[in-house]
Amino acid sequence: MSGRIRVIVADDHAIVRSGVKRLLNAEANIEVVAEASDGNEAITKTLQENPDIVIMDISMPAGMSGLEATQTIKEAMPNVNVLILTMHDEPEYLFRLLKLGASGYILKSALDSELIAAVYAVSEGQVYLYPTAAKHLVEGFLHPLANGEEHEAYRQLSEREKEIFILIAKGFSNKEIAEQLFISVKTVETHKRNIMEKLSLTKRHEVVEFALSRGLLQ
Amino acid sequence: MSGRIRVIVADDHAIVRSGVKRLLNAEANIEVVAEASDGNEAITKTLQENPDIVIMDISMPAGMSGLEATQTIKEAMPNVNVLILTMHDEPEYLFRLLKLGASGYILKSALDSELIAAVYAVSEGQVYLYPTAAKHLVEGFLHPLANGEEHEAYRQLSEREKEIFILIAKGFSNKEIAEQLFISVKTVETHKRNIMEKLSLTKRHEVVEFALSRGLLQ
DNA sequence: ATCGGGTTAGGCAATTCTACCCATGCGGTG
DNA sequence: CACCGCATGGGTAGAATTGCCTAACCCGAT
Repeated sequence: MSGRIRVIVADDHAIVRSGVKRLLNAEANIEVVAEASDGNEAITKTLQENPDIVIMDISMPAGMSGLEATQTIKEAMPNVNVLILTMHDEPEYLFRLLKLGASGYILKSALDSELIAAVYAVSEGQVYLYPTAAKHLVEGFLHPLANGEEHEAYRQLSEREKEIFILIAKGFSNKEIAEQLFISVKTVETHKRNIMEKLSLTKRHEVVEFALSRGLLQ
Repeated sequence: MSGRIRVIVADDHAIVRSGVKRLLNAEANIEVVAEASDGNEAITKTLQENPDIVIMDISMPAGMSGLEATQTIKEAMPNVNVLILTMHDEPEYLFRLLKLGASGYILKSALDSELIAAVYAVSEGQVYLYPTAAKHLVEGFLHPLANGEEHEAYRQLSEREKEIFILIAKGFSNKEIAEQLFISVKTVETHKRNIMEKLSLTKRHEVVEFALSRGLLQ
């Protein structure tokens, strides 16, 4: 082992950030070399510092999200390992992040020792997943059809369809959507039909559920 | 000043918990004497330790929420000061918690120094609010009608109405709700009308928004 | 015992949504 | 070019929702 593991912490919550920093700096072999409060900053700092690991929160309201930041970092610097530290126990996020090249996925409800274990594992090029994530992954492996279709279906929507999908889930009526988008109610109906078919949904409450489970509302 | 400020940290995220603990223990005059991962544990530990301050997260999924825990603690031990540390910048939470007797309200996105300042302020019986909270409070003071009515309105709903309200927000149709609750569609319509009137809502999307902003869905 | 709130339910007319069908124009691809 | 996906819109018929009114029953409080 050549020196300490150099880590960047990216999280929009300053207190979480400094808590993680303190925790990791208490480890002799780990050093937090920078912090970032949003996705853009995470990328900048990563390019500057060339760390071993970036610990990344998914939901960072200001600017770029953790998802996009992870993608950019892995494209620009594939040797930097990204460890996701989040509140969200959503299979959707998990799958997307693993595809983007994240090396670990751990919840904020994990123990200190688990976070440290995750950092060591990821720094060695291993993958660290918390138990529920591992379970999701196994299920995704066992039911590739269901997962592949269900979780990726949303991306098959066109931009306009996504826009209308969100408005439907938020409870706007066809008429209200038509007025907002300056199009005919008939057009909204057509889009709605196409959306429902693409996502294999039939009821409005399924739309809400779908959006809710993916954090698409707010 | 007689000795150090004794603090209990209640948060369902272990990493946040231990981060705050480390941060506060680094202060010579502050001592974290216990941790809790849900509302019930917060109450038990508070009764055991009789701390000066309980730092409380609002949303703790397992068991009792921070709201109920705050209420119980302030009823049983009014001399214990509760400092709310949360992600939610919602006036609704702020007002309710202040009414329940919380002494401070600070966001997880605050700086370490702000959290420490808050702990000192609250330990002296002062009130510490982050800037946005202070703004909400001033607005609430300036517009007592709007705030008092709007933010407390949900509690005026009967149990049955709350039940139906949630189902509406989740996107179920009147017919679906009627079938689920084994009542007539007409009854659902009546409840819906009463709910909308009580909450001063007219459109379905306002219902969704209302429920969403209060974390009533899931 | 009267009053009010909560839950239940119906009637009727107007509006909206759904479920089918269809068509046009545009841009990219085989 | 022919085809396909996308965004736009229309017609029609029937289902569902909304708005407004009424009303029964129960239960707890004044």
